[in-house]
Amino acid sequence: MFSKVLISDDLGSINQGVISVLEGLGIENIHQVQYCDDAFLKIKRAELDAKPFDLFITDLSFIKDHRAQKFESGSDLIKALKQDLPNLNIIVYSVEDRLQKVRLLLNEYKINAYVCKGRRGLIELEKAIQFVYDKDIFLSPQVAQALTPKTNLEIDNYDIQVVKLLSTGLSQEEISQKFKDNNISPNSLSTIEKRLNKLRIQFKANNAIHLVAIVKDLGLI
Amino acid sequence: MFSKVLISDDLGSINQGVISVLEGLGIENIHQVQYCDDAFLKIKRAELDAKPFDLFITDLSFIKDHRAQKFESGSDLIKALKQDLPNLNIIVYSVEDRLQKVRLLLNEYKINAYVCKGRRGLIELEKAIQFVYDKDIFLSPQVAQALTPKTNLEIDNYDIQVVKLLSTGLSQEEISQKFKDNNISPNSLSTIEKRLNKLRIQFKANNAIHLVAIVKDLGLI
DNA sequence: TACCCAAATACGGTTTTCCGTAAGGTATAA
DNA sequence: TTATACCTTACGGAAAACCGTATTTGGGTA
Repeated sequence: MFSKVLISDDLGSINQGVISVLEGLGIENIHQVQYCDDAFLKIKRAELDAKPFDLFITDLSFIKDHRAQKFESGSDLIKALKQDLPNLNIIVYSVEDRLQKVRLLLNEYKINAYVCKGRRGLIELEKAIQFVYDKDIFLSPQVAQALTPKTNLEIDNYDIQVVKLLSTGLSQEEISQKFKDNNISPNSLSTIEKRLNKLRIQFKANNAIHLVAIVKDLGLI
Repeated sequence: MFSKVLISDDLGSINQGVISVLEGLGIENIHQVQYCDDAFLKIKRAELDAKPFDLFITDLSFIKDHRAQKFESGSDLIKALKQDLPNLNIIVYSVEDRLQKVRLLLNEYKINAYVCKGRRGLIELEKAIQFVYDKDIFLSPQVAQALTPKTNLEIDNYDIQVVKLLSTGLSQEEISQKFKDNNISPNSLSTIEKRLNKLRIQFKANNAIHLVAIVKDLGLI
């Protein structure tokens, strides 16, 4: 297990919870800070002292106060850290659950885990630590889809509905009209076309007929 | 089983085969003729004598010879007989297999069975006799479709093939080309269109997509 | 507030489908 | 033989689908 860990969160109570998790894992050398700049300095110093941290757990948002900071957010800090220390293990522990954000941290900054604060936050954090230690990437369930490069590649109920109506003999124009009548949005002919085009690509169908045949075989309609 | 049967065929050898079938069925009172006019006279006479035939088996085509005939074909004879004796059971035993002919005899002249001469002719004839005795109509397999009023309403393998190719994403133009490459005829784009149009009407489909969906649901492709 | 991004919408051009009509060819019927 | 019916093929116009691009809109962010 990791031996030297740094925790960075502006709220002390949260740090405390994280510390208890680490202790539960048998980690004794635990440090904590409440400012990004402090985290940066501590990590650099440890590096210079040849006693580096092997795990860094950090929040993303830090409330501004009287102290002027060089790094205003966890993201900025991570960006800087990864340039100097690409091998440092980093776990983000944040309330933020927007996929774009997670994807950015994951793909550009190469963080090792992203845990969402929440009811199950500490449980997931423990699991994340275990994962990272095993060289795996961990994501909380609510942001797990961030791993798939393009979320919009998924087929939703709207897509299914369009294909289903198509298979009952309605033209794309008629489907558009039906959606307008039933206050279903989006409903423009253009959007119907776009959706079907997306589905054709996904299912490698040559045309709408082929698409319906494939989707029927898959039992989706 | 029938008790008194008349057989009419210009070829004696064929009559002999039919007789053996009748005998196999336990029928003893068997009469045969080789001219239509003779058949007509025999039947009328038996009627007058109050010893009527209860089954008449006849060919359709009779070779002309020196004897002048009132009835030149089995069809003419049947037409005349059914006017006088609507209840007489008639089985046609002929090489002819054109559906229009069979349909005419069936619908207009109300014959009870139509058996095609062929390798399995006598076997089918025996079955036909049994059917007619049970008040059922019998048709040899190769003319069985004559019962359905419109033959062109049927879907054949060609139709299935077109719809199947359509469901795999080929355009009508591509299907036409594929047929040309594989020497399958007909293969013009126009014919493909016509066929699909016919199928759309039959299956009450609004368009090609709808057609494919319906045919897939029916399990035809 | 202003800005940004992504989704929704609009639009124009090309291809394919849809549909009616007509010409050619073949086999049956009169 | 001619006439007739049916099938195949060809053609042309209208409708729908297909495809790229541009504009608008609405929700979230700085």
